[in-house]
Amino acid sequence: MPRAKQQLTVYRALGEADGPLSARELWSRLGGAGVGLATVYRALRRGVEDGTLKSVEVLGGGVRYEPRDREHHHHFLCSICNHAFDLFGCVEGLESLVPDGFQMTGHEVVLRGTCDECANAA
Amino acid sequence: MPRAKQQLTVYRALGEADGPLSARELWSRLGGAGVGLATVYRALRRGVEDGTLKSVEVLGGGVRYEPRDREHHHHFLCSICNHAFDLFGCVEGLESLVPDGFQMTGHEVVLRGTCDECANAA
DNA sequence: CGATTTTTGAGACTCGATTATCATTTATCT
DNA sequence: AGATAAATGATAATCGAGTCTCAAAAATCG
Repeated sequence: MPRAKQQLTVYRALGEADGPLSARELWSRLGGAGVGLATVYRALRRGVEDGTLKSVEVLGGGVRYEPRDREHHHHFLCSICNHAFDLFGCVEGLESLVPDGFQMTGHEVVLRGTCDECANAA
Repeated sequence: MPRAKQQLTVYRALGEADGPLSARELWSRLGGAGVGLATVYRALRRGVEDGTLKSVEVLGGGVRYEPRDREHHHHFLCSICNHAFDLFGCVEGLESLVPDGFQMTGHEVVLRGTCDECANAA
């Protein structure tokens, strides 16, 4: 079984992030480490395949990735820095929205607004 | 002031839809009417510019459009036919999810699952 | 009806995201 | 160390969404 040094770097970076990251975001965070964009994409793809990672879509910004072993949570998308932050907790009453005959298997909640930093910088 | 026959066709189709439509979906619905894809995009762009239409992003499936004058609502995304349906009503308790220092300006809720038709067809 | 302006549709083109290629480097195994 | 297999990075290729171009069609005006 071969090892993958750079891939671990990618996993670690995702694990330390405060929210899901896009391939590009991840890449720029690792910029200093001299990791190629192709490697980032490869690591992400494999991570999803082997179940360590999960791809999520937060409105506007394409696909982002996060470790699969996070508890159920949602995201906050800052309209200024465009970063997605993990939130804790969930909401009630979603079932009542489901139309008759429809079967709900999951849900997503995304809050929009300004994050801590951007709010202060403004 | 010039008229735009095809553009009205586009607006009408969106108004009659049971949920937001992507440019492509709209185009195929108008397929029989012999409307060009370019025209669909043009109509959508103008609609958004003049405020009649609104673009929304429902997870997975890119940008979709709906009439702006709809009341606040959310969407149900069928994982089989991949169509987005309008829902009625909203949820409570979103504010409690917002982290300290963050300012929420809006929110989106998307339910996933199987729609009426797809559930029966299965 | 003619002249003028806008709209339309088909296809070329652009742009960003993701994947494929391939020579080189890095591990693994013995 | 030497042979072999996997991983890496730079870049080319691909793919889809959306825009632009331009000649033909349709509406507007006199």
